[in-house]
Amino acid sequence: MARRPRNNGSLQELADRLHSAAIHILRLLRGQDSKTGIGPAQLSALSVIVFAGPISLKDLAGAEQVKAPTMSRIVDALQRAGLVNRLADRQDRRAVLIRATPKGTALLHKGRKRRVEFLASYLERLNYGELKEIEKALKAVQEALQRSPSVNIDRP
Amino acid sequence: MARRPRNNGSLQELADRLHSAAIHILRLLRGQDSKTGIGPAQLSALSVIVFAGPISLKDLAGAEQVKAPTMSRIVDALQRAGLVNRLADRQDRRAVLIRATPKGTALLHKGRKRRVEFLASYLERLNYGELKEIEKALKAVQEALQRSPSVNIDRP
DNA sequence: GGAAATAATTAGCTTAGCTAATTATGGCTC
DNA sequence: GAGCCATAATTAGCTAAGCTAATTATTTCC
Repeated sequence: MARRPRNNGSLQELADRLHSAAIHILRLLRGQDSKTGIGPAQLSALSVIVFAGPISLKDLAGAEQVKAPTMSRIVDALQRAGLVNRLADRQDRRAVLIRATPKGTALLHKGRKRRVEFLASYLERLNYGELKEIEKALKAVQEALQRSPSVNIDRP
Repeated sequence: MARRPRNNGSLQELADRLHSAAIHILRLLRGQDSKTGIGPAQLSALSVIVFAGPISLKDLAGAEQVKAPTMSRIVDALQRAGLVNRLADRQDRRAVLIRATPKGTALLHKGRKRRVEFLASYLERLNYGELKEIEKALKAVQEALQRSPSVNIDRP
């Protein structure tokens, strides 16, 4: 562990600025999501389902930090829209697995592409050195956040 | 504008990773907000009100990317909780200004401090060089996002 | 001065958060 | 093996928060 000349005030200031940047980025990208035709909660849940593969309702609720009844409802809506299916879990008949349909998967990938392209259009104005710095910083941030690698899924 | 050896695919990949990092950070910090006692939409609106000072309902709705009736309701709830006041706007009698109470301001600052301290606790595991890289990258990101400096307020 | 535009609010609907209650299944102890 | 407790999902009821439509009051423009 390297020596750290930064005092706690500066570390907090850096945390503050990182926090602000994250908010700013996501606020910027939020506008792109209306084109998916589903709301934030459904899109977020769909993202987990697509990236994690079939997942129990319980685990999905946990990943989204909501209770099971809430997630049951969100899944209802996704199912009605033809974006996910509910499957019986052979290992545990109390459980149900939620799986994305091809339609759901396509919708999610399209939405994500839209966000990424939009953000890239902002990053384009930076030079090579700046982009390189962002790349390095992202590695550091990823490392810092790796306290619990159990759920490593990003969502919109 | 410096020469840029990065092709569009790599720029998109960087955007994708920046996007993911932003999501990851905010998802991490979200858990701290329940201690404020108000929900995400109210906390976000309160943050704008506190940092921007008294603001019209219309502008607040715009800043939060919701319609006026929605924001009217959110402000109703904040007012009931004693966190904001509605004032007549002397310049335009159609308008109403929303101002944070001392109680609202205190709640917001406490919540923000909680988030920042939590994030700082993760950043603590990084060394000086890594922190410096994050600092530089944040400058670059800030520059990239500065297309519309009109609303430069960060919210939870 | 009058018509059109604008700001805020209310009503009605849907989505999404919670807790409480219920039903079926799984695990553990005797 | 039986019974009890824990667990997973769903439903019901409530509140919060998103939208559109409608209304009222004020401002702006011709």
